[in-house]
Amino acid sequence: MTTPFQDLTKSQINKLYDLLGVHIYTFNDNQEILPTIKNENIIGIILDGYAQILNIEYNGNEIITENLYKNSIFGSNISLTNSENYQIIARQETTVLVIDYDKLINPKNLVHNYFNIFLRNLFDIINIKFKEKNERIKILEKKQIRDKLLEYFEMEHKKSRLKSIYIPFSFKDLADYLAVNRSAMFRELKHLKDEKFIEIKNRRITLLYKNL
Amino acid sequence: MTTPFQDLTKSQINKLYDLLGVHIYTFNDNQEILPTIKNENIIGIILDGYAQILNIEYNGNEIITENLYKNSIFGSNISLTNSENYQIIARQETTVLVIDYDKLINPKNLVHNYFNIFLRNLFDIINIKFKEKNERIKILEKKQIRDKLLEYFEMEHKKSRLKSIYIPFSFKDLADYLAVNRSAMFRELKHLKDEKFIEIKNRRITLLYKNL
DNA sequence: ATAAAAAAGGTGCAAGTGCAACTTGTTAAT
DNA sequence: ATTAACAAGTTGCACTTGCACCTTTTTTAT
Repeated sequence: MTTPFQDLTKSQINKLYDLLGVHIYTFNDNQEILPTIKNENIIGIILDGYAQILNIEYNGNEIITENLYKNSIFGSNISLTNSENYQIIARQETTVLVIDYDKLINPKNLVHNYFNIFLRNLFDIINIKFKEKNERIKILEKKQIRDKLLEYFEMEHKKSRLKSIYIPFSFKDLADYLAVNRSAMFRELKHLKDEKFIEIKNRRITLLYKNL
Repeated sequence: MTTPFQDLTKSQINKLYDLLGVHIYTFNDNQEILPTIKNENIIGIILDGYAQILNIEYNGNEIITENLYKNSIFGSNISLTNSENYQIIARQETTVLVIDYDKLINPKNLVHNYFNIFLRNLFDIINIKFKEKNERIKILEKKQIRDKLLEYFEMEHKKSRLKSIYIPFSFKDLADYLAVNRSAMFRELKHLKDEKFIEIKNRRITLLYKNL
């Protein structure tokens, strides 16, 4: 798992900070990170702490778009779109490093080895995020809750090669991830259970149709 | 709009080809590109032509995941997930450049300026793709067809600042993009029309609730 | 230890959607 | 010019889902 400053020495990181003119901010629990930082085109890196990207709908509803842990990157070109109302909120005391995106793609900076290492790290991190987004899309494209669940199970199964999968968050969060109503999802899980497709024990789901 | 070889001279591109040990393949119309190229971890760039990424479902259904035009990039870490059955099919005579992903993130290559320019270009391209994926997710997260449509309109409106938006593909493709049933989408468009929210003329939709 | 809050689990019902099966209109092919 | 193929547009119906509103269980805070 690549991290932003992997393969860089302390002194290289300092040089990088100078080159990119980075800013480091610290936020308290529940404090707003963005759009406090007003820059249009930035990349942020969570140096420490935990934050969330929230989408604010026209009716005031807030949707958790992404969880930002240590070493996560975010920004106007990465996790956000031009056209949305969003908020990034610290969920602990959180330290954030902010970089101007234009400096990141500035050819002049490409002469510095430490810059290039950093760029390569970010490239790799974004690729991983990209993969995650594609997985989610593949699930959301399914029209029925049953198909979304089965697609999710299938993906997790292919990752672990186990016929038993562990849900790393609450069922409420799973419903949000699948973008379905929570109780409708429960109903469908019950159906799958009744039809002997799956077994559920707490957050562990065993796929009975897999024989490994 | 960044392209993969932007800011590189012909001779630099040749050096890059040598460094990365690239392979160039040409495919005929309707010929399979991937998984013909068997490598696990590659990045492909469409040098010329047009291709599509198709997802193959367990029931044999094929979903168009992405359109690949000239200068599009794709690959196991970019447009595809580990866990899916996919096919990439040329829709014209198509020339593809294939790079080993491991070479792309190999620190040794970072000493070459032309390599770094290339990496920066790819970084920028992926960021743009990432944004597109996030937009799509934001739409797919909406539970109702009406909300998906309105979200789509809103996004297109914010991009163009016009109260009239032009759908750049067929209504059938729009339904696929929103991941809803085509006729159910038509029904909802009719409702929006009847309620004087929108006007539809061919592929042009005018948002009557916007006053600009 | 107790209270409060959150998550899990469930159900009836109305509304929304997918699907099939049309018709009509448009585009492409011979 | 005529046919064939495809996109647009429509409708009835069955099924799924969201929603509101419960109860029970688990977790968290005091």
